[in-house]
Amino acid sequence: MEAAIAVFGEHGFRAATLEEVARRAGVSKGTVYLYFTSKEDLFRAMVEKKIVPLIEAGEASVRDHVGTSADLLHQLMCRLWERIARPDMVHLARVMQAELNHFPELKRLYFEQVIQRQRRLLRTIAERGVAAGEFRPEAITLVPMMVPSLILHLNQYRFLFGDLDRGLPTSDATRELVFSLVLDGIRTPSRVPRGKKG
Amino acid sequence: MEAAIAVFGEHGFRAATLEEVARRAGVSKGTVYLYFTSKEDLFRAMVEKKIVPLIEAGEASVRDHVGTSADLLHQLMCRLWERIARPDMVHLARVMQAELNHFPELKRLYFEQVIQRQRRLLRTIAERGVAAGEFRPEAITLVPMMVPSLILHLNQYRFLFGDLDRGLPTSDATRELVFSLVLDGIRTPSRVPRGKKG
Amino acid sequence: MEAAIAVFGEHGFRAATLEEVARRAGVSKGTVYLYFTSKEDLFRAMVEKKIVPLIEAGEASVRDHVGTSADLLHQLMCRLWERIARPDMVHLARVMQAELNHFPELKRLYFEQVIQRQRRLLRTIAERGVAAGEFRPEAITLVPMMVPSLILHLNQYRFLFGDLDRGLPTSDATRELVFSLVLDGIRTPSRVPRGKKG
Amino acid sequence: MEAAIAVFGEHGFRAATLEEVARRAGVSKGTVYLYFTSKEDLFRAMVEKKIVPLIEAGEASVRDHVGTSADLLHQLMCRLWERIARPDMVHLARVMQAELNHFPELKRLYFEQVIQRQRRLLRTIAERGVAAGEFRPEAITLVPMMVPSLILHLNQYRFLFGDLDRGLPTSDATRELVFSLVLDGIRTPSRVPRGKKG
DNA sequence: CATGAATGAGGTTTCATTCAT
DNA sequence: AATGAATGAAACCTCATTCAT
Repeated sequence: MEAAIAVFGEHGFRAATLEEVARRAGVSKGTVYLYFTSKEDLFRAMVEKKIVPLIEAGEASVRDHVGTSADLLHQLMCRLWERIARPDMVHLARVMQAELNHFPELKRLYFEQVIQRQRRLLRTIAERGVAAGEFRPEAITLVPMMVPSLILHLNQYRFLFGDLDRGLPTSDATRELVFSLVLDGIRTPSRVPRGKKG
Repeated sequence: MEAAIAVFGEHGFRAATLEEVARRAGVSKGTVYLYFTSKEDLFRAMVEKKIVPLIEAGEASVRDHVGTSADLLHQLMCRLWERIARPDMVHLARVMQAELNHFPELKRLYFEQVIQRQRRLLRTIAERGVAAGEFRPEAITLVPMMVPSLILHLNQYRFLFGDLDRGLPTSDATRELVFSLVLDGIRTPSRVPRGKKG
Repeated sequence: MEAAIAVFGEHGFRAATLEEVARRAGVSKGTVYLYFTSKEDLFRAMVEKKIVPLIEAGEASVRDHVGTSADLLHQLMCRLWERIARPDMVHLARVMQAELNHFPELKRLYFEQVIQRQRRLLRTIAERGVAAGEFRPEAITLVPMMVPSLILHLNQYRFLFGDLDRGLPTSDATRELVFSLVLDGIRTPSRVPRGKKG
Repeated sequence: MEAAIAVFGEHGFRAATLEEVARRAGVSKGTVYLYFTSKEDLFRAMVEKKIVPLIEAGEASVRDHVGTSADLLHQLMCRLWERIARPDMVHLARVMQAELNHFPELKRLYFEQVIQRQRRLLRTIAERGVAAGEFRPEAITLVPMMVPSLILHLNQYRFLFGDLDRGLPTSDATRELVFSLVLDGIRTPSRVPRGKKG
C-alpha cells in the first residue's frame, strides 16, 4: 500500500493526488482514509517508513572495527552511498528538502534520528582516526559536515541533470572521487612525498 | 512586482497561490495576468530573472588574473558563496531542485547557462593551476564537481536545519573549511612538511 | 442529470454556467465533472443525446409504403414537424446554429447523421413520386432543400416571435400550409383545373 | 469603428470580447466606453445600425410598379436575397436568433421595424396579385410567411454547411428555385398545361 | 478625446475529504 | 473492511468596466 510512495517522490507533496496514490496501490480513494487521517498524515507515515531503516542502519560496526580508520570511513561511505544512490531515496531527499519546513515534527524527527546520528557516527570515526594519528584534528569538523553534503548533493545532481550532462563519471567513480578528496583533506601528512604514492 | 518571488521561494510552485503573489506585490490578481500569461509563465520569468545575473557574473576576471591559482580559486569561491548564501537564492535553489523536472526548457537553460558555465570556469582555474604545477591533475575533475556541490548543499543545510543544529559554524567559517578541504585535495605536495604551513 | 439540457437551450453554450446546470440537476458543481471532463464535453454529450434519436427515426417506413407519394410525403412531414415543434428541439436547433462552427466534429456528425439522412429520405420519396408520374422532376431538388428549411425556420420563428406576432396560424395550420405549398410546387399538372380541387 | 461588428458575428454576443472589438477597430478598450455605456449597449447599437438600412429599404417601389405582380415579387425577392446573402448579414441573423430573447426592446424593434414591414410589403404584393387575378387568395397568407423563412434559412444553411455539402446549388440558382416554388404555389392555374411552359 | 493599466466578480476546474452502502 | 459517488472550498484564469493621466 505504502509502496505508492513513488507518487510523492515523483510529484512532490502538493502535486501528488490521493487519487493516483490509491490507484497505484490498487485500492479506492476512500480506503486510504481508513489508514491515514489526511494527506499530511500519509506523507508523514511515508517519510517515517523510509526514515526508520536509515535510523536503524547499524552503528555497531564502528565500535568493533579492526583496520585503519580510513578503511572504516571508506566502508561507511560506501554503505551510505549505496543507500542514497537509489531513485526512491533521491526523490525522497528532494521532496523532503522541499517540504520539511512545513512539517516541524517531521523535520525534528529527521534531524535528530537521521542527520545527527549520521554525523555522530562520522565524528566517531574521525575521532578514532585522529586518536590513532591517522587523521588531522580538522577531520572531526570536516568529515561530518562534508561527507553527507557531498553524498547527497552529487546524487541529486546525477538524477536531475544526468540526462543533460554528457561525460558524467559513473556513480561508483564519483563515490571514489569523493572519498579520495575527503581523505586527502584529513590525513596526516606522510613523510613520503605524495608523487610516489600512486 | 517580481519582488513577489518570495512566494515561490517559500511555498514552491504548486503551493504558491497567485492570490498571495498579487497581494504581496500590492496589486490585484488580475493584474498579474497583464504581465504573465499564466502561473507557469510567472515562474519561468522569475527563475530567469534570478538566473540572468548568475549568467552574467563575469568570467573575465579569470583571464587576466595575477597571483597563484589557489588565490584565484579562493576568490571565485568567495564570490559564489556570497551570491548563494542569501535567503532568496537558497530558496530558489530548493524550488528549482523540486520543480525543474517539470520545466524542461527552464532546466536546459539553467544547466547550460549556469551550471555548465560555472563548471567551465572552475575547470579553467584548475587547468591553469595544473599547468603552473600548483595543482595535481585530479583538480581538473575534482574542482568543477565538488565545489558547486558543497557550496550549494551546505547553504541549503544551513537554511533548513540552522534552527535545530546548535554548534553550526558561521557561514564564513564553513566557506573557509570548504576551501581548505578542496585545496588539500588538489594541491601538489610541497617539500615542506604540512605542519609548518598554517 | 442530462435533463439539465435546458440550461444550454436557454442560454447557449457560453452563457450557460455549470453552476446552474448542477443546481438544476440537483447535484453539486464537482459532481458534473465525475461524468463529463469539461463543459465542452457536457455540451457534446448533450447534443449527441438529442441527436441520436433523430438519427434513429426510422427510414424503414418509406420502403414499404403503400399509397400515393404525396401521402407518404405528408406523413413524413408530419412526423418531422412533430419532432421539431417542441421547445427543447427548437432551443437545440437555435444553439446548434449558434455554436456548431466551434465544434467541427459535432458539426460533421450532425450533418452526416441528421441532415444528410433526412435529405436522402426526402429525396427517395421525391424520386418515387417522380417515377410514379405523381411529381415533376424538379421535386428531386426542391423537396430535400425546401422542406427541412421551412419546417425548421417556421418553428424557430414561432418560438422567437410567437409572443409578438398576433394572428400567427396554429402550428398545425402552418404545417399544412407548408405541405400544400410544397405539393403545389412539385405535383404534375392535372387536367382538372385547380379551381375544382379544394 | 462599428465596423468591428464582425466580432459579434463571428463569436456571438457572449464569446465576443471588447478587447477584440477594440483591437479591430484600431482603438483602445477604454475608447469603446466613450461611445457605448456597456457591451450590451454596443450590441444594441450594432444591431440597430444594421437594421436601419433594412427598414429603409424602399417600400416605395411597390406602389408605382408596372408589370405583373409575379415580376414585382421576383424583383423584391432578388433584392431581399441580395441583402441577406452576405456574410455579415447571415452572421447577424444567426446572432440575433441566439440572443434576441435577452434583449426585449431590441426584439420588439426588430420585429416591428423589420419583420412586420417586410411581411406587410410582401402581403401588399400578394394582395395586388390576387386582385389582378394573377395569384390565388392563399398567396396573401403564404407569401409573407414562406418567403422570408426560405430566404433566411437557406442562406444560413449555406454558410453553416456549405463546406460539407458538396453539390449545393449556387446562391442564385437556389434563389430561383425558391421563387419558382413560391410562384407555383400561388399562381392561378392557367389554361395552358404546364408542360408547355418551360 | 484617447489611453491602457488596474480591478474584481464570476466562471471553469481540481481534489482532499466524507459517507451511505 | 472497502468502496466510489458526492461534495465544496479553493485555485487558476477571463474580461467587462473604471479611471488617472
